[in-house]
Amino acid sequence: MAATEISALSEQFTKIKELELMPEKGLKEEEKDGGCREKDHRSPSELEAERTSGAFQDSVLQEEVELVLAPSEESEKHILTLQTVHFTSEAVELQDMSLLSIQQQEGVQVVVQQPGPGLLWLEEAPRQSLQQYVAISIQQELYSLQEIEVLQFHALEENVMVASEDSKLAVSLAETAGLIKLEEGQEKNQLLAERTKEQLFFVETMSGDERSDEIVLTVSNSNVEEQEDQPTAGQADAEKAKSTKNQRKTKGAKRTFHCDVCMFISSRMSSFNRHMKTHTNEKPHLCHLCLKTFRTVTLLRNHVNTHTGTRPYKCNDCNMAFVTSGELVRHRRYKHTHEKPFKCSMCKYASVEASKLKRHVRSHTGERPFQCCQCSYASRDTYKLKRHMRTHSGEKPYECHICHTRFTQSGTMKIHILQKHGENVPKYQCPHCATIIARKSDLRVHMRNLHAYSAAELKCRYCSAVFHERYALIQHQKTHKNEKRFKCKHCSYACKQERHMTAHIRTHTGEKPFTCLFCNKCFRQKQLLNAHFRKYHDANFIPTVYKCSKCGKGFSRWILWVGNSEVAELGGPGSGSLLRLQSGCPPGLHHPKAGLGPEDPLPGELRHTTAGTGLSSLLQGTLCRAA
DNA sequence: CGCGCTCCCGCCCTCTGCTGGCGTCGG
DNA sequence: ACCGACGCCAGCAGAGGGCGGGAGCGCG
Repeated sequence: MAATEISALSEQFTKIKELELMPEKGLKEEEKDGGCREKDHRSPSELEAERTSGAFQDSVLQEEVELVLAPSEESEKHILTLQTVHFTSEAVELQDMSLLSIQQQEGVQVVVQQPGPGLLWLEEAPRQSLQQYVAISIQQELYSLQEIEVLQFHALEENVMVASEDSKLAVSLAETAGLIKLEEGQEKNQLLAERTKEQLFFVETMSGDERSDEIVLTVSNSNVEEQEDQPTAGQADAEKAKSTKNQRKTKGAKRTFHCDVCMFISSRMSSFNRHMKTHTNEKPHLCHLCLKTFRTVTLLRNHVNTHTGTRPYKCNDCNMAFVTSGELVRHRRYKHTHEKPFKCSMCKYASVEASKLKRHVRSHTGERPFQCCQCSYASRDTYKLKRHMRTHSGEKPYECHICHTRFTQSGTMKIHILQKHGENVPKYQCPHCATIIARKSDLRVHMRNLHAYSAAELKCRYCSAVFHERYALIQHQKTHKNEKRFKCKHCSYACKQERHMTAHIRTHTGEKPFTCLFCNKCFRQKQLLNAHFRKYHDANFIPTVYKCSKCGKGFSRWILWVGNSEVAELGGPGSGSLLRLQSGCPPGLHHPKAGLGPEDPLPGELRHTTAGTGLSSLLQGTLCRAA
């Protein structure tokens, strides 16, 4: 990234220009990228920074914002913005100097946390002298120098990504050291670190290596390089005084290899070289079965195993087998050891995999990163979004193998098969009443509707009783059901319905409120008036005649025995449409439990009774058995 | 170089629970 | 005939388990 871009900026200098809160998008990119790789963020125009104070400031012309120094994943949301600067002619004495200034906006604390130090790429101007400078200007009130550590200088060969071990030199800046001079004799490089009272220090290179035209400056407050032979910025003054001496020891120290593209650091050249290949698209190993290419032979072999079904890693506790050892380990954690290393800090949840914890945490944060493109729904994971999209497409991928009904979700189909086609279908008994419900969720609805406590008083519609549970109220009100609650004040008559009592009272009072408009005859009930009107005053009235299928005579009323359902249909003037024959019916006539005699009707038979008879006479009337 | 391990993303599954339409029943 | 209650049922979303597989790195 930076290497190629920066190299295109000849005669420019790079400046750490500003710190800002990292934009949300930038954060996501960082997260997506693992948060451990620096990105070439183009800074927005509003990032115009304050200029460095001091002598340099006036002599430098700012050019353009070039880089954002993304901090490590664990760091705060700050970005160091690099900006290329040009020196004016006034800065003659500073010619060929690369200027770095680190500033920060007011109120924003600079945090460049470990483990990942920031990397600054500096391109030097065409070298006109042997001395190269890097100046770092720090305003003390903004950024404590103890928090800044110049960790390493890499003098890189042009366009070579891999740093030469020999060109690397570690530098540590001691707090009180006014001038730190670091040497590495073999390379004829000399680094000079100076810190002024204005928190300004220089790192001067006196390189004789003409190939070195790039400098990587690593800035960090961390002690990433804290190795046994390297001093750190936080060490005491006495130790700082020895810093030069300690640095000299780096000649024989354990050396590390820093990737110039990302934050990768390795102590082994081989690992470093292998890592650098990850920054290329080189994938030389081809799968001859699917033509997919891979970076390493191991990856190819694992991939080919997925084609061949070769699973060398077998579980000792079950018959599962896997392509890689990692899959076996994970399987064992899930199925056998139940080891869950990833624990949620907000609840007791723990998971086998980090990704599961990450997904779980979204249930705490409410984050829904997966937005539906057709509605406002957003999901916490990809699968839910995919499942949701079926509501737009109408797709029903699950089909019942018995009745071929289709379903959107497998669980719905499973319940369907269980409830509709299954044997020994489980039922759920309500713990508070005799209700049995097929589904647990419906039982929950039942409980909520009928058995939940009601703060409001539930009053009986027939009496003064009060309840706080609907079920209790309903049960209580049923006790009023067969009760002849309406009692006549004049006789022993009692009935269930008020309108019946109203009509009965008229037998005592003689009241006949329904008068025929044609003959002034009065009736106690409206239906009697209606029957009178139809019979004597309606010319279009044709009385229905029901013929008995056995004797052939016509009758105005009939009854149909419909079988063992205890229901008979009653037709004719003044009759109801349905007559429910229950325990009150005369024995031996209709009620099936009483048994059928020779004169009893058969199911489905049409019988007649005398026209004009009431219900009781109908039930007691003579019936003809149909053929 | 290969092995072992970790990390990460993706996919699919199950279990769970809520919702609303529908049919039936009873008042 | 009407209406409210309620169980049945499919639709749908939340949460989590389990596995497939690519990628990268430490280390022998």
